[in-house]
Amino acid sequence: MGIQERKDREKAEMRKMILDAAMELFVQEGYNGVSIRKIAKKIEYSPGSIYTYFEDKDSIFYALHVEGFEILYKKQISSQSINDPRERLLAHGRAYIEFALENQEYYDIMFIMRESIELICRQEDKDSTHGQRSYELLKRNVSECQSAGMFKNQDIESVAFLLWSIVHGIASIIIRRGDAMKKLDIHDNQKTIESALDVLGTIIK
Amino acid sequence: MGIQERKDREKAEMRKMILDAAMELFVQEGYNGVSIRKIAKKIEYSPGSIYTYFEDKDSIFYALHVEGFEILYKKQISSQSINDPRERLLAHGRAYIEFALENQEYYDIMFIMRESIELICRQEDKDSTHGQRSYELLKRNVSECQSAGMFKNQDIESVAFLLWSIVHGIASIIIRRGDAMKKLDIHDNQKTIESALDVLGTIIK
DNA sequence: TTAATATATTAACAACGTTTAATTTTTTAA
DNA sequence: TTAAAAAATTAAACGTTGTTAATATATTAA
Repeated sequence: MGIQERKDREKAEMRKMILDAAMELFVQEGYNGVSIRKIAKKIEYSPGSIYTYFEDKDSIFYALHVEGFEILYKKQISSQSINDPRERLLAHGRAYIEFALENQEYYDIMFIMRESIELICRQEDKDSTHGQRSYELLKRNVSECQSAGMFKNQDIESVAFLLWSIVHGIASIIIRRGDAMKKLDIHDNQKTIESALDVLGTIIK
Repeated sequence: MGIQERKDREKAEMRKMILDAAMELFVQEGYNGVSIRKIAKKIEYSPGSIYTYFEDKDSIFYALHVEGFEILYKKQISSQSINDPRERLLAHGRAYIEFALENQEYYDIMFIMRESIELICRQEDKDSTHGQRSYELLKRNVSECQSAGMFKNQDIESVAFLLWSIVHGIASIIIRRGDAMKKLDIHDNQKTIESALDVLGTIIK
């Protein structure tokens, strides 16, 4: 059995090499910069070898997308030690935005890019959504806020969706239009986020 | 002068043909489905001809992006006949989301897609942002809401950015993850938007 | 060692964006 | 109307791309 284990380990290592190379190229040169051939050159294998480990190029992005959701979920979990429901919910949102800005490339693949999301929809018919866990966590937080007297006369689904929209909106605008924002008199992203979250904090009652 | 005018008209018509073909392919087959060669075939010209009218493929997407901002701005303007500042601001947001969902492909090119936005940043160094007008309108609305007693102790920039984030978040989640949303118990998009805007309405004081 | 299996490579395919030179079409001037 | 100039169009080529089928090379089990 030792042999099989070693082979599995090697296979996993090779997959990781491919994913790391893909992410590096993606960060450096964008989606178009990621080609099977460039990945192959980077890891010093022939292009054909990649296909022993991944079905196609999209599958590589899908694997990165799964990695991203793993990171996000861990980050969100670790932000949930706060007792007060309102503060916990705000920390949850803050963790989401923090993840997005600290891992812009992952966030891009997970929530913005067209190419990867088309594949996600295909894949997600088979197994369950990787983002589902995170969304369940959000709904639980909203529910517990409601138990504490917030969001009166509103259903959990709507509030959760709105809150997700808000943090996704903030994150994706900064990721995609960060440069253009200076034109709109938005100069300090970090400060802008803080202010936006402040405003959000005062309006959420 | 008649000749020059006719030539300009013909040039514009050809450009429009190219853009229409590009948009049609984009709607049908996504970004990868839009190739210079396919556009050329659709309008029954050789691939090389396209380059008489557009510098490169990205320029075609940039032109579509400009078209989109034109449509958005007109839609937003026509939503501004309401007197009450708060209602006017909400109508402004509603118009934004409506535009996004009725013109998902334009919205994609304008605010979500990586490829076009990279070019936008390049181009926008030269002339002024096409989205700037729309954003100015938003800020004016926020400002007038503030004059009417809303958004106390908050600066206009932060509120405007947050509001933009919210409507962009709602729109882009639905456009990109519309399919996946059923997994999250979000079944009726229109109803979801209405609820989210309702929540927003009660939250904005 | 040998047969079977898994992995790696090479070479090829069709499609891509773009550029060049050649060619056709249109416009201008005589 | 005709010759020269300009503009528009084309075909052909270059270097990419994702992917695959045939081939070669290791690795494993007998």
